[in-house]
Amino acid sequence: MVSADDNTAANTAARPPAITREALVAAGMAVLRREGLDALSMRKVAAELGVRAASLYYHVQDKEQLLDLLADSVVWDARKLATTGDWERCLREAAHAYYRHLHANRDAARLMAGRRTAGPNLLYVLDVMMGRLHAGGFSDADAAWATLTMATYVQGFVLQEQTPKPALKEKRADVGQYPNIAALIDVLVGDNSQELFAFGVERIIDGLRIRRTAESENPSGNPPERPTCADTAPPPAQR
Amino acid sequence: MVSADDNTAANTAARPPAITREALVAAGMAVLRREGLDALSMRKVAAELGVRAASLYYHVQDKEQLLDLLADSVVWDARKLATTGDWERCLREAAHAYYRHLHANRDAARLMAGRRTAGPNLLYVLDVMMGRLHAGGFSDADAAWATLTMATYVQGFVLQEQTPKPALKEKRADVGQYPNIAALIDVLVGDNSQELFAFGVERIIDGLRIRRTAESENPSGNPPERPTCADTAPPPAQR
DNA sequence: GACGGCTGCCTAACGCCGTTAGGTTCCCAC
DNA sequence: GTGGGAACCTAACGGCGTTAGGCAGCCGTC
Repeated sequence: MVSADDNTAANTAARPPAITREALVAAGMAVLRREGLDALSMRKVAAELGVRAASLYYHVQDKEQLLDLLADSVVWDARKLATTGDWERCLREAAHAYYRHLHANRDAARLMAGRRTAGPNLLYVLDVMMGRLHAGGFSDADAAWATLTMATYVQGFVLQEQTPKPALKEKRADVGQYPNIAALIDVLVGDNSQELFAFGVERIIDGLRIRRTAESENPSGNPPERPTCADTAPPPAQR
Repeated sequence: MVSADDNTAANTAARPPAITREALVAAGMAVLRREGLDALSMRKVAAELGVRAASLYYHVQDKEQLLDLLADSVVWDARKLATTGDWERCLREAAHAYYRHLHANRDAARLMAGRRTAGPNLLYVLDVMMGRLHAGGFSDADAAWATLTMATYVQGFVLQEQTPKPALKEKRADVGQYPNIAALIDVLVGDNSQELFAFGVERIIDGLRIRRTAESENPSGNPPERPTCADTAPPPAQR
């Protein structure tokens, strides 16, 4: 018996690879942090690893797939879900954690907004949130809406926030014809954006709370309470 | 008196230009509709006009600026603001009109999500909406939040909606470990997305309605009612 | 009616990009 | 030792955004 373990193509590596998937993601994040999303190219990520661009295509199918990996790693780092507490607290804390994380990582919001496929880490986070909302008495559709809308809101808010401010400020002068826009720009330019963000989170939660009580009083269509509450699944394969 | 009007550089054109700004936008929209956002290049837009790519730079500073023009033209086509009715109706109808328009134009949501500067048409639409919300008794900050959040919500929703469905459906099989995700994907894949969208709009409006009554009962900080309601400004220079 | 100056296009080219084809090295299994 | 595969390499292709510089045609001025 030469070897008892399975002989898949994965573990018969001739040499320990110099470019692992983690190293690839780390290099991509480094380039992203240093030069921004627009300047992130396969050649630069390869250079970060001391390698030529073509070599990356052995580990990754596409630049698109590399960006997907980066996005999913951002989600993984941003995960901070309250495993205790009701749906409100869970939704609120996840929103704020995601908000802070998008602010902490350069161009993270733009990166996330450009992705079109959900990675495993995102699926995991969404799953936990759905479980919380189910436990709170929301139907499938309502829980799905709540989850997606909150994620969309956070992303969109940071995206708006990171609009180049000089461009807005110079516009502040020549919109005298639009009296209300001036107020809107003042609000945007002001440094109270974090309060504004929190305000929006509370409005969305308010709307959900109304929906929940209305649904439990008048169960039309979907069952208002679910008998079995599928709770948190085991964490995914961390990358 | 040779000429009585002002002698700016704009109207001393030697020849009537073959490439007007409107033609440029029209060509860009044509390429966008035919080939999608990823394939939209300066060379192709130029070819659409029977012209070489370099010539576009006489009319436009950047590809970025061209995309800004396209985005603003999308906004202009999508404007459909109820000039009568209360803030609720105005917000709701604008949201649905924007939703329909993003669906009707290929990659319009991705285009809008990628923009970072607001064009004049967008400013106009935002101004009208802010006026409606002021008339409804909202403060500056609340009106600004409501306007931006609704716009963000619509964009984000369409973006999520246009996630390639096959990728999701194949994922539907291998997420057995995440029981709630299955429900979420079912909701996403289902053809009831328009109802889901409308649901979200109503939740946001619900949250705003609560906020409004709470503010008018307890006027903390901002005045709950504004004495002068700056109403609709004249439409901007349509391009 | 000659003429500088401007508008509005052109050709040519630069450097970067994503991606592919095919070659080379090196280690493990047999 | 030798076959085979993993993991890199070089070289190149076509496309991209953008710039430099040139040239035709029309303007107002003399």
